[in-house]
Amino acid sequence: MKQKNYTSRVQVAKALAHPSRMLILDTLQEKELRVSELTELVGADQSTVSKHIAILRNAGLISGRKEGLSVFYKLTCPCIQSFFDCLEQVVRKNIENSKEEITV
Amino acid sequence: MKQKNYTSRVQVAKALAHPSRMLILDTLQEKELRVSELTELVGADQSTVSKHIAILRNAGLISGRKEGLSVFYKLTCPCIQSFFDCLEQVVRKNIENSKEEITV
DNA sequence: TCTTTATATGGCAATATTGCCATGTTACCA
DNA sequence: TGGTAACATGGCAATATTGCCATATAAAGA
Repeated sequence: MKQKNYTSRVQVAKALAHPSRMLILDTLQEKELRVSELTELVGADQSTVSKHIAILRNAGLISGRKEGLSVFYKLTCPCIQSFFDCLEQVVRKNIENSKEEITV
Repeated sequence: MKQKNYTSRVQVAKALAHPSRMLILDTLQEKELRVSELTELVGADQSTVSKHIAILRNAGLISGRKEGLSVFYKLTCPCIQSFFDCLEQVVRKNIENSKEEITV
C-alpha cells in the first residue's frame, strides 16, 4: 500500500464500529455520565463496558474526570454530531435506494 | 442493551475501519475509478480489493457503474468529506493533548 | 488499618475479520 | 462457439475483536 498512513483515522473509525460504543457516544452527546451509569445503559458486564470505554478513550473520542470513586466521561469533540449525521444520511440513502432497483 | 438499533450505523462505521478501505474512499472523493485502478492503488490481491469494495458497497458508501468489462465506483454521498474532517479533527486534538499531560 | 465501592486490567474461549488462492461469472471479440 | 479480460465469490488459515470471570487498583469511610 503506497499511501499516507491512516493508522489514527482507522483507530477512530474502529472505535465507532460497535453498537455498545455507538450507544455510549450517542448518550454522552447529551451529558457526561459515570461508568456505573454507562454500564447500566449498555447492559453488559462492568469489565466489558470498561474495556469499551478504554477503546473510546484511546481513540481520543472521550475523556474522563475523576470525582471521588466515580469517573465521569464526556465527548472530547462536538464534531461527533456531524459524524452521526453523516452516518444517518448514508443509512437513509440506502433505504431509499433499496426501494428502487439495485444499482450494483 | 435497551437501545435503538444501531445495526446500519455500525455497518457503515465498520466499513470505514480499515486502512485500505479508508484509502479507497479518500481517493474516490476526487474521481470515480475502476476496480483495476483501485487494485493497483491498494496494492493487494484483486480478490482482496474486490472484497473491500463489496464491504463499502454493502454499507452503501459507494456504488458501481458498468462500462464494458470495467466497473467504475464512486462515492454515493458527498457527506463523507465531513466524516474525514471530523476524523482529522479528533486525530489533531489527540496530538495536542498528548503534548500536555494525560487526562485519564 | 480494614472494608467497601467504583473502575480498570489480565486471561482466555468464542466469534469475526482479513487476505490469499482457486474458481465462477459476465462481457467482448475473433 | 471459443478465448480472453475484468470483476466477484468460495474456501480456508492467520489474525483481531469481543465478553465474561477473576482480580488488581484507588478512593473513601469506619
